[in-house]
Amino acid sequence: MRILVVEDDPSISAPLQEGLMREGFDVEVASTGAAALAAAPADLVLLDLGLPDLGGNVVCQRLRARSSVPIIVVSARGEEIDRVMLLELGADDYVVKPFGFRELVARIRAVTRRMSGPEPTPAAMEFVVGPLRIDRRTRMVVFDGSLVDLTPKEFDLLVFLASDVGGVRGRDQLIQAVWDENWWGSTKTLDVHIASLRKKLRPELIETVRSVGYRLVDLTVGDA
Amino acid sequence: MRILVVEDDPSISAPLQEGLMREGFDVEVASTGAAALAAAPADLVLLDLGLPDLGGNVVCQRLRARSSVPIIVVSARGEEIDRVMLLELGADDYVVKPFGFRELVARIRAVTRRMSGPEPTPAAMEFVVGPLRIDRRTRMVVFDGSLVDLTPKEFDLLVFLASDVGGVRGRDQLIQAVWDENWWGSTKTLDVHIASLRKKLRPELIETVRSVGYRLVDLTVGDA
DNA sequence: AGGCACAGGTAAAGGTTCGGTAAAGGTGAC
DNA sequence: GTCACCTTTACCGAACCTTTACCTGTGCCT
Repeated sequence: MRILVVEDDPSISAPLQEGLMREGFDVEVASTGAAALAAAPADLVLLDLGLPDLGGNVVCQRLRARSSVPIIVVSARGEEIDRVMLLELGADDYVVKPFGFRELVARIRAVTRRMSGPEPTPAAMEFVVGPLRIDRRTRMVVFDGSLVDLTPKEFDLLVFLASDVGGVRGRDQLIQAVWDENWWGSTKTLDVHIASLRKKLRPELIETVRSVGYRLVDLTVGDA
Repeated sequence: MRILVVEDDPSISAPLQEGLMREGFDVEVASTGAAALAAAPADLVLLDLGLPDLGGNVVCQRLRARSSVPIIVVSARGEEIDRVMLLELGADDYVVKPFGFRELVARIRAVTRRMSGPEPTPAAMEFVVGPLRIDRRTRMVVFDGSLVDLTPKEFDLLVFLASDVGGVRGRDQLIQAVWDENWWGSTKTLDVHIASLRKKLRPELIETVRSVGYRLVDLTVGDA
């Protein structure tokens, strides 16, 4: 998820960038309207209306003219913005400076959710691998016909493994997928969680690929 | 437009049938509860609560359990009926014997209009999940046959949970759905409301999914 | 063969985080 | 003012995660 932050004041854009990155976004900063228009396409644009070169509203309209990226407009207190103006600009939402960071993140998520269509079931929600059924919607796992109670980490791990049955997922890959991106704990932790998964399901289900990672085995045929 | 008249007294059902047919309805008569439940599906049911075999209320609930036909309940003078009872039964309207024929027809038309017409929201106005019935129009909730008094926040929460039974709703998601989008209070508030919902309904109804959110459980089957 | 280093398995022991709950304070409606 | 509702706070217990320590198995080197 790439966010383009268009903001000329570094004292705002710098912490913003850092914070958003910590939230898991990929962030690029443009400090002028021209730079913004020249930047690589993003998944969402955060646009300050008060820019040094082009007016923010012009940038907004040009961006909108060539793509349908969600745009959140940032305005200084006092600059009035109403729903009509938002529409004219083609923006999707706005925040007023100074804004709380949590508010901003929530709006970003709200907008992107609104964009990506009606929520609940995109169908790739359920994996079935032999006697194993994983439902991402309900976060429930059934193995051999009985419900298995997994902790969050276990569940996430399993889902990631199940997303490529038979394929090997590297240890680093697993850690990146399940843990916070900048988590530097002992790599042992992974083993422990794999162990408890094996215990709760069946040891053979998760195969170790030495010095690489793990693989989820398809035990469809009852060859035990 | 087929109407099923459930009435054991022929001196009432006969003229009723004739009159309704003259009004352009297709009418079928059932004189017992069992017959009513066995009858072909209708577009509207006119149900006398005083039946020889099953109690009218049982018939009503069973009908409702398997379809969303509009139901108009007929009660003898003296049997008290109020809006709460209507809801508990799952009925849409009622008339008291002896009723004027013109009044009855008017109510039939009113109910069917309400059902099919461009009333506020098309479907999902009412959720039924096992012993739980949620009516968004009246904002009333019936659980196990009795009316439950919920505060606004509790109701909204429940509705959002009920909109995806079995699915997990994230804490953020719940907060966004129920609270104003720029409300940034302690996330604890959510727990408190969940707690009071659990207390008013049944603790098992709302399940915690640790570090993710909550889930509304379908306790249709009495599997203890 | 024996020794060694490395990768992973496993159990148990902290430590932390998360959610439950009661109670108190705040706020708006009537 | 009173009442219902919402929000916050504080504290608790349990679930969960992480680390530690020790062990096994494998492959490589001498």
